[in-house]
Amino acid sequence: MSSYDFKEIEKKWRKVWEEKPVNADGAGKPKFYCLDMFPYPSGKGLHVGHWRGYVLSDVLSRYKILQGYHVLHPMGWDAFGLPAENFAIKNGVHPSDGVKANVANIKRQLKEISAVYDWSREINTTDPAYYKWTQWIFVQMFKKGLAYEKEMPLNWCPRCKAVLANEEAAGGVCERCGEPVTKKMLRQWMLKITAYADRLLEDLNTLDWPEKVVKMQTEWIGKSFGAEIDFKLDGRDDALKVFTTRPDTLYGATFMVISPEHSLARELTVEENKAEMEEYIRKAGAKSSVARMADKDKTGVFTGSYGINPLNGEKLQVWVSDYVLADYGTGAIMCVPAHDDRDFDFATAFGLPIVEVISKDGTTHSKLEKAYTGEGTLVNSGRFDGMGSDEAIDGITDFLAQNGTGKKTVNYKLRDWVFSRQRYWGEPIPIVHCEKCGAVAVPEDQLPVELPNVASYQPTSTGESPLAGITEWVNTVCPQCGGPAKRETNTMPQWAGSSWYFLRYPDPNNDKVLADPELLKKWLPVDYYVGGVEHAVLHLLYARFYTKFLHDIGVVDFEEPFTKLFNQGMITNMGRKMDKSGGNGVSPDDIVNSYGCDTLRIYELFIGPPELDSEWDERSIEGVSRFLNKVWRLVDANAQNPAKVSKEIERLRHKLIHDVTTRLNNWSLNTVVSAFMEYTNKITEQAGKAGIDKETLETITILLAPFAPHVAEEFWEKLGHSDSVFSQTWPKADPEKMKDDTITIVVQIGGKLRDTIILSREATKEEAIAAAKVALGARLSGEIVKEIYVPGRIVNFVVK
RNA sequence: GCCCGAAUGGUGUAAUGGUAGACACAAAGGACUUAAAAUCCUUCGGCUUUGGCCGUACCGGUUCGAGUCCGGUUUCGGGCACCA
Repeated sequence: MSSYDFKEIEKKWRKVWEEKPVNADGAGKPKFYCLDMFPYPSGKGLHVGHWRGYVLSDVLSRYKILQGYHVLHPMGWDAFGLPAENFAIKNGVHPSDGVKANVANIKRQLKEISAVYDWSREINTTDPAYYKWTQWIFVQMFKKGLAYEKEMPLNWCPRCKAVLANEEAAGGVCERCGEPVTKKMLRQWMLKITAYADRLLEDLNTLDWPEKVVKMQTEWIGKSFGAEIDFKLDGRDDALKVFTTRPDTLYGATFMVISPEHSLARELTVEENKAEMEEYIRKAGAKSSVARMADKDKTGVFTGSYGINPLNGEKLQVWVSDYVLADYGTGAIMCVPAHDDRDFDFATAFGLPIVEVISKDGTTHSKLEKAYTGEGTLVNSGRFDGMGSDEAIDGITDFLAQNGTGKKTVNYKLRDWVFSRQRYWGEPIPIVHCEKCGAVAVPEDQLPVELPNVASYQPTSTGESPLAGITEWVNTVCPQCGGPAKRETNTMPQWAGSSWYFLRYPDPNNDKVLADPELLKKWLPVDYYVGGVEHAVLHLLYARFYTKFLHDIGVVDFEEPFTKLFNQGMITNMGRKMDKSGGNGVSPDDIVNSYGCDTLRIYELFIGPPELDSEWDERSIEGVSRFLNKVWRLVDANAQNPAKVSKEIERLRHKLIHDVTTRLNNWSLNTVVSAFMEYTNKITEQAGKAGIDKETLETITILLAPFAPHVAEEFWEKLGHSDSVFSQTWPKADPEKMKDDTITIVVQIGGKLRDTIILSREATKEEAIAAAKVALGARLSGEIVKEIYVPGRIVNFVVK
């Protein structure tokens, strides 16, 4: 036989599993919640790179089932948001129809993987019965004051015609399309994620997550300690407030800079500088974020006003420059050119004084070539001279506090979350605007606020939602006073539905509560979460925020949703990330058709370490296919008349169990496959001599089940069983039975390999050394300084 | 600029500080076959006087022994970046 009939077998077992799920009985078992990041049902379908994560989580799920766990392994659709809307616009269909078609296609593809997904728990974020609860959470946040409206300059993507959250505009380009982001003033709904900044930061310690992701979230939250200092404005009653992390450098402040968006920028500008200032502020506003960031050359305009250093009373020029960010700290800084690179550049460009106040070694320098940004000893700092930076930070801050001109403070890079989108395809924000009562939440018994059907759902270029055009939907009554009112026409961002979906799977059809508290208690938190690293600060930060909020209002009893996170590596093709639109996507459909699901599953593991990127190589699949066929022939030839167990095969069996189990536990899945190949090759060789026993065949079958579930079930049946292989228990290796009768010992001189000797397992150190000397004979000359013996491995002679 | 990965045969890669290249792919040769497919066997880092010598990006160090640990350098990939 050339090859087993994988099409027949895979079809057969899929049908059996559908009728009798292998994971149905959970009575008395510990739980294991294994979750994939649910996919966006894009029109492009899945490629083999998507398969990787799904195969990894399924191998783990099936392994846990065999270890006696009741496993929750669900799947659903994150279907609101821009891509679905853009797909619909491009193809001239309604977004809901586009989503329906894409879901059907991807679901078909996902079924090809034969994962143990419980499709009875399938969820879809665009289902009103689901987004009822997305809206409900928003209402709870609104009631707690965490959702608020604000007119503010927002990240605006001219191509998507959409407002973007800071997370979506990272690097100054649109997260979706790469277009440079500009600013636009609009009224927006905001979520006060900053209220949770400290908890989001601190609880990162409790998570078993990749270090990289923890670091990225830490940097995104960006907590820094420092001081807020008031610089009285010369000739005015008010003061300019600045934030600094280095109050120890206060004596070195030689000028000040405020951002072009600062509320005092115009006010402080003296008459003769006004024209130039207006022009500068206008230009800064028009510059895209990218341009503003990319251009490191310092520009600026002097206001003509002065601030007064609270420590030494010196008058400092106040400038306006776009290198100061409006929304970090106070939007104003004190400038210490001697000890800050940017201030140094600015001072150099405009000929402003540079005064050294921190010295590495206590000596002063007449001229600095560049800023010294490290800590050191204070100089030119009056009575603080000679203090170390740390001491001076406290000393100067305390002094300012006593004078009422400064205080210790903490700053975060994290901003509140811009939560509204002026697009059609999202959850309507459940708010009604009443002239008398203001913004009023839609009562919970009126949720969901369903997304109305609309003829034209294309984005408007004015920045208004297409929903604003449906007057019969917009006009409503105020739930509070009964007077005329208008519905909020903005919708929620794509992340809204995905920020809590993992809570819904345990109880996907509940229409009374978000999910039954008992079921939440049983399944959550998620034990193992598998997905791409691209969500490090978007979805994963939002989901943690939502979970903490729901904890605070008593919906869940835990603070962190995902105990363990695993980021699978990308699959690249021709060195680039696999992408259908990039022309290098490989469809799993074709591979499944020509090699079968089991082969592709194993190849996805064999391709490389799961956490690293791996290059797709179609030809290498052949090796996996040969391996499965070889095992097939072994089982097929011996299932009917197994032989009596041989010592050698028993030994190989235990080694196989040991290697597969330890490597699986280390998540070294590529080497699990190697171990399988290595030992089944050896076992097949032995079986060719004297046959193979039934227990070994059964062991191979159970071990293989998480990886190649169809052939494993088929083997199990061939071996005379009528139940599922997944009702079996994962085998245990017996260390005693793994041991060989003989050991091979490497003989070295000075650490270099000279010979190998074979000894009995019980050989002593003396016997090993003696045997090594015999083996070396005349090659061992000179005085032996040292004899090193590593039991069972090495004899090494150090000679002079 | 800062942070984090990575660098091993023609290719993907493997090696608790202990025989570098397991397991595969590709290639070459052979067996079986009328033939092909499938399968099986052999070779497969370099040099070589066939005894060995060299070899894990580069330079040094620790060690009886280093792909692995330490210090420095280079290249590639990723993330962050005017955050005061």
